[in-house]
Amino acid sequence: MAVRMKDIAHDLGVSVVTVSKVLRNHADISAETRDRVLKRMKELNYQPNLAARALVTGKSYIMGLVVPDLIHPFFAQIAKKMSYLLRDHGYSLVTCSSNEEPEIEEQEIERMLARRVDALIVASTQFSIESLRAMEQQRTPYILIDRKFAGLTANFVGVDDQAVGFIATSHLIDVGCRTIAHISGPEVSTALGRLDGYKQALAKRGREFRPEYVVRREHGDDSSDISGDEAMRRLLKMDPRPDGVFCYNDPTAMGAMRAILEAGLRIPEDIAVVGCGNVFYADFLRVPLTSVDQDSDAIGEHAVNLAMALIGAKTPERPKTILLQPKLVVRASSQRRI
Amino acid sequence: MAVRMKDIAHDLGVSVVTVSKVLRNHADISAETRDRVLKRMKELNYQPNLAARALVTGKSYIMGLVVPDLIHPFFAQIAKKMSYLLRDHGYSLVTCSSNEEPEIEEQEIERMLARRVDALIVASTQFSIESLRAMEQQRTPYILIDRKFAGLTANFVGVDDQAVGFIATSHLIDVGCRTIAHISGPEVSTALGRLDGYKQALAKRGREFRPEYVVRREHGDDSSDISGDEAMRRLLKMDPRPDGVFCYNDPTAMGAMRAILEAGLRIPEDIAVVGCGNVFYADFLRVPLTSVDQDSDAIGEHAVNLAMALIGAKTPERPKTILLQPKLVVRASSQRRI
DNA sequence: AGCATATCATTTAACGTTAAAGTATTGAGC
DNA sequence: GCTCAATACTTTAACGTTAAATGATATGCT
Repeated sequence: MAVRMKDIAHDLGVSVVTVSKVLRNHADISAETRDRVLKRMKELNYQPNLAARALVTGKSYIMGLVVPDLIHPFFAQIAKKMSYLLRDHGYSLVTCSSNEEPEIEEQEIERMLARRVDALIVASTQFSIESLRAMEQQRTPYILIDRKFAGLTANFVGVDDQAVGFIATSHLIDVGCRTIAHISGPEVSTALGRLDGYKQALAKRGREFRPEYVVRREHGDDSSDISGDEAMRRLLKMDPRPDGVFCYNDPTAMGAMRAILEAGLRIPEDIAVVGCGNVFYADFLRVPLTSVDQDSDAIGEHAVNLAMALIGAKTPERPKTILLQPKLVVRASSQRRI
Repeated sequence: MAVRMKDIAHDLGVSVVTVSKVLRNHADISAETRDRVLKRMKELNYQPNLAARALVTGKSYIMGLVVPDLIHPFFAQIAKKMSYLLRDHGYSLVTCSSNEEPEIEEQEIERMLARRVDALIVASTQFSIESLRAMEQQRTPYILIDRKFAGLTANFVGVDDQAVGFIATSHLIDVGCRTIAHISGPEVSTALGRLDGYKQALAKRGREFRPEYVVRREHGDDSSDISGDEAMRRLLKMDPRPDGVFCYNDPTAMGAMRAILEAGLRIPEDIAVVGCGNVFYADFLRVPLTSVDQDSDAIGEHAVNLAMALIGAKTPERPKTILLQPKLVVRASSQRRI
């Protein structure tokens, strides 16, 4: 069906290799032949078969991206940015939403490896590093984003999660909160890092860390708003009631805000709220949400650049860690007169 | 680097084809040989090279998806649902965000065709059907989603946009709005269809259609909120001022709501607002937004099923159109006491 | 015994491309 | 006139897999 080099070669009475060389701008082709080939290519709208090329060159020009949830703006933005940047490198992006399920993630990584992607970018939902084994074994370069594994030296691009927790909590202290709660996320490095930052901020400002004011959400990222709501309801029953909450991410914060408002309390007067992710609609929420920005674009860009470097390297490089510094975007949900 | 059939065949002293047959569950292999091969495959963690297989079978088991904006929850949801469903068919999804640029879209479609994707799903930003030519020529099955082209009989899956405009506008009439404006979108079928439905609803209820109350946004989907804001500012200057607005999509409605609130007016008392898309955070907005739901999941599901049917068909089928009926989700932004 | 059939495996060729090596032809240099 | 080099191609082989044809051996039937 599709046009092949063979067709063009046959039409012009040259060899297939000559056609191939024209396509790849080899030097040893006369101007005349080159023009004839190019002309015929255009006429037939020839497109090289990338699968065949991949087979012989060993490069697929495909990059894989596995994220827990494609709808989450944080990951969607990374995917968009990557797709944009990869275009100029001649790459395509194979995407997969693992829905926070380790099994799906593992299965999908294996499929991408079977496709011989040139590199893999993974925001893992795994608790163990078991699924990374396959990538190591195939010696396919891979980069972890957002979530890392303790004690594992792999390429990593993400924000400094301790800093996230630290600046969010420090801000709540700055605006005068006395009892600051934290709604934490699932058992992954991001949640643990932010919790750590929360503790550090409390310690630095001479506040006592009280474990009962840290609530762990039940669900994964999928329905963060619901679990944020539930977690907040529990916090509202505490005595003393917290007057500030740092939430694992923005959807969680949205759920928490709903719980607060439905309890007849005011934001930020009664309880100040800070989220993380800085979703683009944070400004449009019932109470515009103060949030820690993670700069998805920068993560996507660093990931692509690092991946390109890894692909280009002749020998395996030492794993690199790129830690981005988050910044706070203050909105109404935490602006109170002190 | 990677393990090949050749390695396994050599290890066991059988031919490569025997290994291949075991992999594909061919009948003419003895139980003993089968077990030996499977055992060795497991030991070496063998993964078949899908590029090589694609070359010889002519099926890549890759599906392409091109959308204007991956961050837009409507498209992100479709991508997620598709990625989920395709997994069970053994397919991978190659995604691309065209950023509403026809050139990128065309370029990316060509690249996907070069990869010999088995089918393409496209939410086109094109004004002409020029870029579809390549797909027709390669006889690669393709399905348009969301946006279609007048006078073109291609496979299509999307909501009935006239119905979208009709039920949104009828609802505004129902809640007592006298002067209903419409903020329209870019020059694509979705915007035109919704505008049409808006007109039909007005006509049916004996209202006069006044072109000056229809404002076309400047930007593409990329910064809908900003253009919604700008469009609304213009509408606020009109006399009489509209007391109801139907917005092309939810981000546009969010921008419009901001403009209304900043002008010191109330929603819905002074102006009722209806959007389209029913983004999951509609409920969390400053004023919870009434919106027409387009059911991304259903679109993704129908697209995958149709694509599978097209791939499986021996002869090209007659193009099919699947029109989904939208439904209104009423929230505070349009709930007024009549 | 003779022949057909079933079972299990092998050989050959192909998919569309590229890498590497080889072969004419031309022209320059001395 | 011979060598050497440069130019412009072609030939051969390979990438890892599958489709189709073929071969070998054992089994059953008359």
